[in-house]
Amino acid sequence: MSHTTGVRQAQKQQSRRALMDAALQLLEHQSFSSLGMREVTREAGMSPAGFYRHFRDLADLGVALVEEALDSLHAMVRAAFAEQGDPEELIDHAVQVIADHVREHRAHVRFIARERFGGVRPVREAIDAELARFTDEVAAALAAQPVSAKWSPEDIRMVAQLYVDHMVLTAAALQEADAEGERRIAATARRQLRLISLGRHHWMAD
Amino acid sequence: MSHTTGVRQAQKQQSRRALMDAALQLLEHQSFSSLGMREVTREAGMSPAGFYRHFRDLADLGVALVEEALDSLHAMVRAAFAEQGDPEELIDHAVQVIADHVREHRAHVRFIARERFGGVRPVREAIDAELARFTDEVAAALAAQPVSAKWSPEDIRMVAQLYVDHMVLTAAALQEADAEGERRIAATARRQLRLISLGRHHWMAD
DNA sequence: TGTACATCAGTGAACGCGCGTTCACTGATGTAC
DNA sequence: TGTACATCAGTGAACGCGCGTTCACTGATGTAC
Repeated sequence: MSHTTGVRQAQKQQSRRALMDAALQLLEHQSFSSLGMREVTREAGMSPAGFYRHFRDLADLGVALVEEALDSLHAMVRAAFAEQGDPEELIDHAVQVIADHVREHRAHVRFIARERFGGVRPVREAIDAELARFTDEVAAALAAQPVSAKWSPEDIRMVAQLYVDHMVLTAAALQEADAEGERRIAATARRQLRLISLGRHHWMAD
Repeated sequence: MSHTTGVRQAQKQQSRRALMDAALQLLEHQSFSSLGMREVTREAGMSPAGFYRHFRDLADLGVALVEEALDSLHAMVRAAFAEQGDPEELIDHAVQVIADHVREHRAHVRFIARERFGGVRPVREAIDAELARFTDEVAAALAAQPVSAKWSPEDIRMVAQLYVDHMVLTAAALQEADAEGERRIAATARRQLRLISLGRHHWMAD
Protein backbone atom coordinates (compact mmCIF):
# COMPACT_ATOMS: atom_id res chain seq x y z
CA MET A 1 0.00 0.00 0.00
CA SER A 2 2.81 2.41 -0.71
CA HIS A 3 0.77 5.11 -2.40
CA THR A 4 -2.81 3.98 -2.26
CA THR A 5 -3.59 5.86 0.95
CA GLY A 6 -3.11 8.84 -1.20
CA VAL A 7 -4.53 12.00 0.37
CA ARG A 8 -1.12 13.53 -0.06
CA GLN A 9 -0.73 11.96 -3.52
CA ALA A 10 -4.09 13.31 -4.59
CA GLN A 11 -3.24 16.81 -3.41
CA LYS A 12 0.08 16.71 -5.20
CA GLN A 13 -1.62 15.54 -8.37
CA GLN A 14 -4.07 18.40 -8.05
CA SER A 15 -1.27 20.94 -7.79
CA ARG A 16 0.41 19.46 -10.83
CA ARG A 17 -2.82 19.82 -12.75
CA ALA A 18 -3.13 23.41 -11.58
CA LEU A 19 0.33 24.17 -12.96
CA MET A 20 -0.44 22.55 -16.31
CA ASP A 21 -3.80 24.29 -16.55
CA ALA A 22 -2.20 27.62 -15.66
CA ALA A 23 0.35 27.12 -18.42
CA LEU A 24 -2.34 26.20 -20.97
CA GLN A 25 -4.27 29.27 -19.92
CA LEU A 26 -1.27 31.56 -20.39
CA LEU A 27 -0.41 29.94 -23.73
CA GLU A 28 -3.65 31.35 -25.06
CA HIS A 29 -1.78 34.58 -25.78
CA GLN A 30 1.88 33.71 -25.99
CA SER A 31 4.15 30.96 -27.10
CA PHE A 32 5.87 28.47 -24.88
CA SER A 33 9.35 29.88 -25.19
CA SER A 34 8.30 33.20 -23.69
CA LEU A 35 6.49 31.61 -20.77
CA GLY A 36 8.01 32.28 -17.35
CA MET A 37 7.87 29.90 -14.44
CA ARG A 38 7.05 32.62 -11.93
CA GLU A 39 4.23 33.53 -14.29
CA VAL A 40 2.95 29.96 -14.26
CA THR A 41 3.11 29.52 -10.48
CA ARG A 42 1.46 32.91 -9.99
CA GLU A 43 -1.40 31.89 -12.30
CA ALA A 44 -1.68 28.57 -10.48
CA GLY A 45 -1.73 30.26 -7.07
CA MET A 46 1.46 28.65 -5.85
CA SER A 47 4.75 30.05 -4.65
CA PRO A 48 7.58 30.02 -7.22
CA ALA A 49 9.66 27.46 -5.35
CA GLY A 50 6.78 24.99 -5.28
CA PHE A 51 7.18 24.47 -9.00
CA TYR A 52 10.26 22.32 -8.45
CA ARG A 53 8.27 19.72 -6.53
CA HIS A 54 6.58 18.86 -9.85
CA PHE A 55 8.88 19.67 -12.76
CA ARG A 56 12.59 20.07 -13.28
CA ASP A 57 12.03 23.12 -15.45
CA LEU A 58 9.49 24.59 -17.85
CA ALA A 59 10.51 22.40 -20.78
CA ASP A 60 9.67 19.41 -18.57
CA LEU A 61 6.18 20.77 -18.06
CA GLY A 62 5.94 21.41 -21.80
CA VAL A 63 6.70 17.80 -22.62
CA ALA A 64 4.02 16.70 -20.16
CA LEU A 65 1.57 18.97 -21.98
CA VAL A 66 2.52 17.46 -25.33
CA GLU A 67 1.82 13.97 -24.06
CA GLU A 68 -1.51 14.98 -22.64
CA ALA A 69 -2.53 16.91 -25.75
CA LEU A 70 -1.59 14.15 -28.16
CA ASP A 71 -3.16 11.43 -26.09
CA SER A 72 -6.52 13.02 -26.61
CA LEU A 73 -5.75 13.69 -30.27
CA HIS A 74 -4.81 10.06 -30.61
CA ALA A 75 -8.18 8.92 -29.37
CA MET A 76 -9.75 11.27 -31.86
CA VAL A 77 -7.83 9.86 -34.80
CA ARG A 78 -8.85 6.36 -33.90
CA ALA A 79 -12.46 7.46 -33.81
CA ALA A 80 -12.18 9.19 -37.18
CA PHE A 81 -10.78 6.08 -38.82
CA ALA A 82 -12.88 3.47 -37.05
CA GLU A 83 -15.97 4.23 -39.12
CA GLN A 84 -17.04 2.26 -42.16
CA GLY A 85 -19.03 3.58 -45.11
CA ASP A 86 -18.59 5.31 -48.43
CA PRO A 87 -15.78 7.87 -48.72
CA GLU A 88 -18.19 10.81 -48.71
CA GLU A 89 -19.62 9.83 -45.35
CA LEU A 90 -16.23 9.04 -43.90
CA ILE A 91 -14.95 12.46 -44.83
CA ASP A 92 -17.94 14.27 -43.37
CA HIS A 93 -17.58 12.27 -40.21
CA ALA A 94 -13.83 12.81 -39.90
CA VAL A 95 -14.16 16.58 -40.28
CA GLN A 96 -16.96 16.56 -37.73
CA VAL A 97 -14.81 14.65 -35.26
CA ILE A 98 -11.97 17.13 -35.70
CA ALA A 99 -14.26 20.12 -35.22
CA ASP A 100 -15.73 18.61 -32.05
CA HIS A 101 -12.30 17.82 -30.73
CA VAL A 102 -11.05 21.35 -31.32
CA ARG A 103 -14.07 22.81 -29.56
CA GLU A 104 -13.42 20.63 -26.53
CA HIS A 105 -9.64 20.92 -26.41
CA ARG A 106 -8.95 24.34 -27.85
CA ALA A 107 -5.98 25.11 -25.59
CA HIS A 108 -4.30 21.79 -26.33
CA VAL A 109 -4.76 22.18 -30.07
CA ARG A 110 -3.37 25.70 -30.04
CA PHE A 111 -0.40 24.51 -28.05
CA ILE A 112 0.44 21.74 -30.50
CA ALA A 113 -0.01 23.95 -33.55
CA ARG A 114 2.19 26.71 -32.06
CA GLU A 115 4.96 24.52 -30.76
CA ARG A 116 5.19 22.03 -33.60
CA PHE A 117 7.73 24.38 -35.15
CA GLY A 118 8.39 26.37 -31.98
CA GLY A 119 11.64 27.35 -30.36
CA VAL A 120 11.84 24.90 -27.45
CA ARG A 121 13.62 21.81 -28.66
CA PRO A 122 12.40 19.15 -26.17
CA VAL A 123 8.82 20.21 -26.81
CA ARG A 124 9.24 20.29 -30.56
CA GLU A 125 10.87 16.87 -30.55
CA ALA A 126 8.13 15.39 -28.38
CA ILE A 127 5.53 16.68 -30.84
CA ASP A 128 7.45 15.34 -33.82
CA ALA A 129 7.77 11.91 -32.22
CA GLU A 130 4.07 11.76 -31.39
CA LEU A 131 3.02 12.90 -34.86
CA ALA A 132 5.26 10.25 -36.38
CA ARG A 133 3.46 7.62 -34.26
CA PHE A 134 0.20 9.09 -35.50
CA THR A 135 1.29 8.79 -39.07
CA ASP A 136 2.17 5.14 -38.50
CA GLU A 137 -1.26 4.48 -37.11
CA VAL A 138 -3.00 6.25 -39.97
CA ALA A 139 -0.83 4.34 -42.43
CA ALA A 140 -1.89 1.06 -40.83
CA ALA A 141 -5.54 2.07 -41.12
CA LEU A 142 -5.07 3.03 -44.75
CA ALA A 143 -3.32 -0.22 -45.57
CA ALA A 144 -6.43 -2.09 -44.40
CA GLN A 145 -8.63 -0.28 -46.91
CA PRO A 146 -9.38 -1.99 -50.22
CA VAL A 147 -8.35 1.14 -52.17
CA SER A 148 -4.75 0.71 -51.10
CA ALA A 149 -4.61 -3.01 -51.84
CA LYS A 150 -1.71 -2.86 -54.27
CA TRP A 151 0.07 0.18 -52.84
CA SER A 152 3.67 0.15 -51.71
CA PRO A 153 4.27 0.89 -48.02
CA GLU A 154 6.08 4.10 -49.01
CA ASP A 155 3.10 5.36 -50.95
CA ILE A 156 0.77 4.52 -48.10
CA ARG A 157 2.95 6.42 -45.69
CA MET A 158 3.09 9.33 -48.08
CA VAL A 159 -0.70 9.56 -48.06
CA ALA A 160 -0.83 9.09 -44.30
CA GLN A 161 1.51 12.06 -43.93
CA LEU A 162 -0.69 14.14 -46.18
CA TYR A 163 -3.69 13.29 -44.00
CA VAL A 164 -1.94 13.98 -40.70
CA ASP A 165 -0.55 17.30 -41.89
CA HIS A 166 -3.95 18.22 -43.22
CA MET A 167 -5.59 17.29 -39.96
CA VAL A 168 -3.18 19.33 -37.87
CA LEU A 169 -3.47 22.36 -40.14
CA THR A 170 -7.25 22.12 -40.16
CA ALA A 171 -7.35 21.82 -36.38
CA ALA A 172 -5.00 24.79 -36.07
CA ALA A 173 -7.20 26.89 -38.32
CA LEU A 174 -10.40 25.85 -36.55
CA GLN A 175 -8.89 26.64 -33.19
CA GLU A 176 -8.74 30.35 -33.88
CA ALA A 177 -11.94 30.68 -35.91
CA ASP A 178 -15.38 31.97 -34.91
CA ALA A 179 -18.56 30.03 -35.74
CA GLU A 180 -18.73 31.39 -39.29
CA GLY A 181 -15.04 30.74 -39.91
CA GLU A 182 -15.49 27.25 -38.52
CA ARG A 183 -18.13 26.43 -41.13
CA ARG A 184 -15.97 27.82 -43.93
CA ILE A 185 -12.85 25.95 -42.81
CA ALA A 186 -14.76 22.69 -42.39
CA ALA A 187 -16.28 23.04 -45.86
CA THR A 188 -12.87 23.64 -47.42
CA ALA A 189 -11.35 20.73 -45.49
CA ARG A 190 -14.04 18.38 -46.72
CA ARG A 191 -13.45 19.34 -50.34
CA GLN A 192 -9.71 18.97 -49.93
CA LEU A 193 -10.15 15.51 -48.47
CA ARG A 194 -12.44 14.62 -51.35
CA LEU A 195 -9.78 15.72 -53.81
CA ILE A 196 -7.15 13.62 -52.06
CA SER A 197 -9.55 10.68 -51.94
CA LEU A 198 -10.10 11.00 -55.69
CA GLY A 199 -6.37 11.04 -56.24
CA ARG A 200 -6.04 7.85 -54.21
CA HIS A 201 -8.68 6.06 -56.29
CA HIS A 202 -6.84 6.88 -59.50
CA TRP A 203 -3.30 6.44 -58.23
CA MET A 204 -2.63 3.14 -60.05
CA ALA A 205 -4.46 4.11 -63.20
CA ASP A 206 -1.89 6.71 -64.07
CA MET B 1 18.38 65.94 -53.54
CA SER B 2 17.11 65.27 -50.05
CA HIS B 3 18.47 61.75 -49.61
CA THR B 4 20.46 60.97 -52.71
CA THR B 5 23.75 62.17 -51.24
CA GLY B 6 23.35 59.30 -48.99
CA VAL B 7 26.54 58.41 -47.17
CA ARG B 8 24.57 58.75 -43.96
CA GLN B 9 21.55 56.96 -45.47
CA ALA B 10 23.73 54.11 -46.64
CA GLN B 11 25.33 53.71 -43.22
CA LYS B 12 21.94 53.71 -41.56
CA GLN B 13 20.66 51.13 -44.01
CA GLN B 14 23.68 49.00 -43.25
CA SER B 15 23.00 49.12 -39.50
CA ARG B 16 19.38 48.16 -40.09
CA ARG B 17 20.56 45.17 -42.10
CA ALA B 18 22.97 44.25 -39.32
CA LEU B 19 20.07 44.22 -36.83
CA MET B 20 17.88 42.09 -39.08
CA ASP B 21 20.72 39.69 -39.82
CA ALA B 22 21.54 39.44 -36.12
CA ALA B 23 17.92 38.59 -35.39
CA LEU B 24 17.81 35.95 -38.15
CA GLN B 25 21.02 34.50 -36.79
CA LEU B 26 19.64 34.27 -33.25
CA LEU B 27 16.36 32.81 -34.50
CA GLU B 28 18.32 29.76 -35.60
CA HIS B 29 17.92 28.42 -32.07
CA GLN B 30 14.96 30.17 -30.53
CA SER B 31 11.62 31.57 -31.45
CA PHE B 32 10.82 35.18 -31.98
CA SER B 33 8.85 35.70 -28.80
CA SER B 34 11.82 34.83 -26.65
CA LEU B 35 14.19 37.12 -28.53
CA GLY B 36 15.52 40.08 -26.52
CA MET B 37 16.44 43.39 -28.01
CA ARG B 38 19.64 43.71 -26.00
CA GLU B 39 20.46 40.28 -27.41
CA VAL B 40 19.90 41.50 -30.95
CA THR B 41 21.90 44.72 -30.59
CA ARG B 42 24.71 42.80 -28.90
CA GLU B 43 24.83 40.33 -31.80
CA ALA B 44 24.75 43.22 -34.26
CA GLY B 45 27.58 45.03 -32.45
CA MET B 46 25.49 48.05 -31.55
CA SER B 47 24.59 49.68 -28.25
CA PRO B 48 21.07 48.85 -26.97
CA ALA B 49 19.75 52.37 -27.39
CA GLY B 50 20.72 52.45 -31.04
CA PHE B 51 17.98 49.97 -31.80
CA TYR B 52 15.35 52.69 -31.50
CA ARG B 53 16.78 54.61 -34.44
CA HIS B 54 15.58 51.75 -36.64
CA PHE B 55 12.58 50.03 -35.05
CA ARG B 56 9.91 50.97 -32.55
CA ASP B 57 10.20 47.57 -30.88
CA LEU B 58 11.08 43.97 -31.67
CA ALA B 59 7.69 43.18 -33.21
CA ASP B 60 8.37 45.99 -35.68
CA LEU B 61 11.60 44.29 -36.70
CA GLY B 62 9.74 41.00 -36.92
CA VAL B 63 7.23 42.41 -39.38
CA ALA B 64 10.11 43.75 -41.49
CA LEU B 65 11.58 40.24 -41.53
CA VAL B 66 8.27 38.76 -42.62
CA GLU B 67 8.07 41.14 -45.55
CA GLU B 68 11.61 40.40 -46.59
CA ALA B 69 11.19 36.64 -46.22
CA LEU B 70 7.95 36.49 -48.14
CA ASP B 71 9.15 38.78 -50.90
CA SER B 72 11.76 36.23 -51.82
CA LEU B 73 9.28 33.36 -51.40
CA HIS B 74 6.94 35.25 -53.70
CA ALA B 75 9.52 35.36 -56.44
CA MET B 76 10.00 31.65 -55.98
CA VAL B 77 6.31 30.86 -56.36
CA ARG B 78 6.12 32.86 -59.57
CA ALA B 79 9.07 30.90 -60.89
CA ALA B 80 7.51 27.57 -59.92
CA PHE B 81 4.27 28.39 -61.71
CA ALA B 82 5.73 30.15 -64.74
CA GLU B 83 6.84 26.90 -66.37
CA GLN B 84 4.91 25.05 -69.03
CA GLY B 85 4.95 21.33 -69.72
CA ASP B 86 3.29 18.12 -68.60
CA PRO B 87 2.25 17.79 -64.94
CA GLU B 88 5.09 15.42 -64.15
CA GLU B 89 7.74 17.88 -65.28
CA LEU B 90 6.01 20.79 -63.58
CA ILE B 91 5.99 18.95 -60.29
CA ASP B 92 9.64 17.96 -60.50
CA HIS B 93 10.53 21.51 -61.33
CA ALA B 94 8.41 23.04 -58.55
CA VAL B 95 9.96 20.79 -55.91
CA GLN B 96 13.40 21.62 -57.24
CA VAL B 97 12.68 25.34 -57.02
CA ILE B 98 11.51 24.97 -53.43
CA ALA B 99 14.57 22.96 -52.43
CA ASP B 100 16.89 25.53 -54.02
CA HIS B 101 15.07 28.33 -52.31
CA VAL B 102 15.33 26.70 -48.91
CA ARG B 103 19.03 26.11 -49.35
CA GLU B 104 19.56 29.77 -50.17
CA HIS B 105 17.23 31.27 -47.58
CA ARG B 106 17.28 28.80 -44.74
CA ALA B 107 16.98 31.40 -41.98
CA HIS B 108 14.02 33.10 -43.62
CA VAL B 109 12.20 29.83 -44.19
CA ARG B 110 12.73 28.72 -40.62
CA PHE B 111 11.47 32.07 -39.37
CA ILE B 112 8.25 31.85 -41.41
CA ALA B 113 7.60 28.23 -40.45
CA ARG B 114 8.15 28.96 -36.74
CA GLU B 115 6.20 32.16 -36.52
CA ARG B 116 3.27 31.27 -38.75
CA PHE B 117 1.55 29.98 -35.61
CA GLY B 118 3.86 31.75 -33.19
CA GLY B 119 3.07 33.85 -30.18
CA VAL B 120 3.72 37.36 -31.49
CA ARG B 121 0.52 38.65 -32.97
CA PRO B 122 1.78 41.35 -35.38
CA VAL B 123 4.24 38.88 -36.86
CA ARG B 124 1.68 36.11 -37.13
CA GLU B 125 -0.81 38.43 -38.77
CA ALA B 126 1.76 39.71 -41.26
CA ILE B 127 2.53 36.13 -42.26
CA ASP B 128 -1.15 35.26 -42.59
CA ALA B 129 -1.77 38.28 -44.78
CA GLU B 130 1.17 37.47 -47.03
CA LEU B 131 0.21 33.82 -47.35
CA ALA B 132 -3.33 34.85 -48.27
CA ARG B 133 -1.89 37.02 -51.06
CA PHE B 134 0.15 34.02 -52.12
CA THR B 135 -2.90 31.83 -52.25
CA ASP B 136 -4.65 34.41 -54.44
CA GLU B 137 -1.74 34.38 -56.82
CA VAL B 138 -1.61 30.60 -56.98
CA ALA B 139 -5.37 30.50 -57.51
CA ALA B 140 -5.01 32.90 -60.45
CA ALA B 141 -2.32 30.69 -61.96
CA LEU B 142 -4.48 27.59 -61.49
CA ALA B 143 -7.49 29.27 -63.05
CA ALA B 144 -5.47 29.80 -66.21
CA GLN B 145 -4.77 26.07 -66.55
CA PRO B 146 -7.01 24.01 -68.87
CA VAL B 147 -7.63 21.44 -66.10
CA SER B 148 -9.58 23.96 -64.06
CA ALA B 149 -11.66 25.23 -66.98
CA LYS B 150 -15.03 24.47 -65.44
CA TRP B 151 -14.08 24.84 -61.79
CA SER B 152 -15.85 27.23 -59.44
CA PRO B 153 -13.66 29.97 -57.90
CA GLU B 154 -14.17 28.38 -54.46
CA ASP B 155 -12.85 25.04 -55.62
CA ILE B 156 -9.88 26.70 -57.28
CA ARG B 157 -9.05 28.56 -54.08
CA MET B 158 -9.44 25.35 -52.12
CA VAL B 159 -6.79 23.69 -54.28
CA ALA B 160 -4.58 26.78 -54.12
CA GLN B 161 -4.70 26.60 -50.34
CA LEU B 162 -3.76 22.94 -50.44
CA TYR B 163 -0.75 23.80 -52.60
CA VAL B 164 0.39 26.75 -50.48
CA ASP B 165 0.08 24.80 -47.24
CA HIS B 166 1.93 21.91 -48.82
CA MET B 167 4.66 24.22 -50.04
CA VAL B 168 5.17 25.83 -46.65
CA LEU B 169 5.22 22.48 -44.85
CA THR B 170 7.66 21.05 -47.35
CA ALA B 171 9.92 24.08 -47.06
CA ALA B 172 9.75 23.84 -43.26
CA ALA B 173 10.72 20.18 -43.36
CA LEU B 174 13.53 20.73 -45.86
CA GLN B 175 14.90 23.58 -43.79
CA GLU B 176 15.90 21.31 -40.94
CA ALA B 177 16.95 18.26 -42.98
CA ASP B 178 20.39 17.00 -43.95
CA ALA B 179 21.24 15.99 -47.52
CA GLU B 180 19.73 12.53 -47.13
CA GLY B 181 16.58 13.88 -45.46
CA GLU B 182 16.31 16.45 -48.21
CA ARG B 183 16.14 13.75 -50.87
CA ARG B 184 13.54 11.80 -48.93
CA ILE B 185 11.37 14.84 -48.27
CA ALA B 186 11.56 15.96 -51.89
CA ALA B 187 10.59 12.48 -53.10
CA THR B 188 7.58 12.40 -50.79
CA ALA B 189 6.55 15.91 -51.78
CA ARG B 190 6.66 14.98 -55.45
CA ARG B 191 4.43 11.97 -54.91
CA GLN B 192 2.00 14.00 -52.84
CA LEU B 193 1.78 16.62 -55.54
CA ARG B 194 1.17 13.88 -58.10
CA LEU B 195 -1.68 12.54 -56.00
CA ILE B 196 -3.23 15.99 -55.73
CA SER B 197 -2.76 16.50 -59.45
CA LEU B 198 -4.56 13.22 -60.12
CA GLY B 199 -7.39 14.33 -57.88
CA ARG B 200 -7.67 17.57 -59.84
CA HIS B 201 -7.90 15.73 -63.15
CA HIS B 202 -10.77 13.60 -61.91
CA TRP B 203 -12.56 16.23 -59.87
CA MET B 204 -15.47 16.72 -62.30
CA ALA B 205 -15.77 13.04 -63.15
CA ASP B 206 -17.06 12.22 -59.71
C1' DT C 1 -7.10 3.87 19.49
C1' DG C 2 -3.15 6.84 20.76
C1' DT C 3 1.48 8.45 20.53
C1' DA C 4 6.02 9.59 18.69
C1' DC C 5 8.61 10.16 14.73
C1' DA C 6 9.35 10.60 9.47
C1' DT C 7 8.14 12.42 5.15
C1' DC C 8 7.64 15.91 1.95
C1' DA C 9 4.43 19.49 -0.65
C1' DG C 10 4.41 24.05 -0.36
C1' DT C 11 6.28 28.76 1.76
C1' DG C 12 8.62 33.18 1.91
C1' DA C 13 12.76 35.61 1.86
C1' DA C 14 16.94 36.36 -0.42
C1' DC C 15 20.46 36.35 -4.24
C1' DG C 16 22.56 38.08 -8.43
C1' DC C 17 21.41 39.12 -13.13
C1' DG C 18 19.88 40.81 -17.56
C1' DC C 19 16.04 43.06 -19.26
C1' DG C 20 13.67 47.37 -21.94
C1' DT C 21 13.68 52.13 -21.94
C1' DT C 22 15.27 57.14 -21.04
C1' DC C 23 18.55 60.60 -21.38
C1' DA C 24 22.03 63.97 -22.34
C1' DC C 25 25.98 63.43 -25.14
C1' DT C 26 29.33 63.14 -29.31
C1' DG C 27 31.01 63.52 -33.67
C1' DA C 28 30.59 62.46 -38.52
C1' DT C 29 27.69 63.86 -42.37
C1' DG C 30 24.93 67.33 -44.70
C1' DT C 31 23.63 72.15 -45.98
C1' DA C 32 23.81 77.25 -46.83
C1' DC C 33 26.35 80.87 -48.26
C1' DT D 1 36.86 76.03 -52.09
C1' DG D 2 36.14 77.22 -47.17
C1' DT D 3 33.49 78.21 -43.12
C1' DA D 4 29.74 78.12 -39.75
C1' DC D 5 25.76 75.87 -38.33
C1' DA D 6 22.19 71.92 -38.37
C1' DT D 7 21.09 67.17 -38.35
C1' DC D 8 20.88 62.81 -36.43
C1' DA D 9 22.89 57.76 -36.02
C1' DG D 10 24.96 55.77 -32.46
C1' DT D 11 26.89 55.93 -27.32
C1' DG D 12 27.22 54.87 -22.44
C1' DA D 13 25.36 55.36 -18.02
C1' DA D 14 21.46 54.95 -15.26
C1' DC D 15 16.72 53.42 -13.70
C1' DG D 16 13.46 50.22 -11.76
C1' DC D 17 11.79 45.57 -12.40
C1' DG D 18 10.82 40.70 -12.74
C1' DC D 19 13.33 36.75 -13.59
C1' DG D 20 15.05 31.63 -12.10
C1' DT D 21 16.99 29.34 -8.38
C1' DT D 22 18.50 28.30 -3.39
C1' DC D 23 17.49 27.71 1.23
C1' DA D 24 15.92 26.78 5.84
C1' DC D 25 11.30 26.50 7.38
C1' DT D 26 6.35 24.75 8.53
C1' DG D 27 2.72 21.85 9.16
C1' DA D 28 -0.37 18.42 7.32
C1' DT D 29 -0.16 13.57 6.03
C1' DG D 30 1.74 8.99 6.63
C1' DT D 31 3.86 5.13 9.34
C1' DA D 32 5.37 2.12 13.23
C1' DC D 33 4.32 0.28 17.35
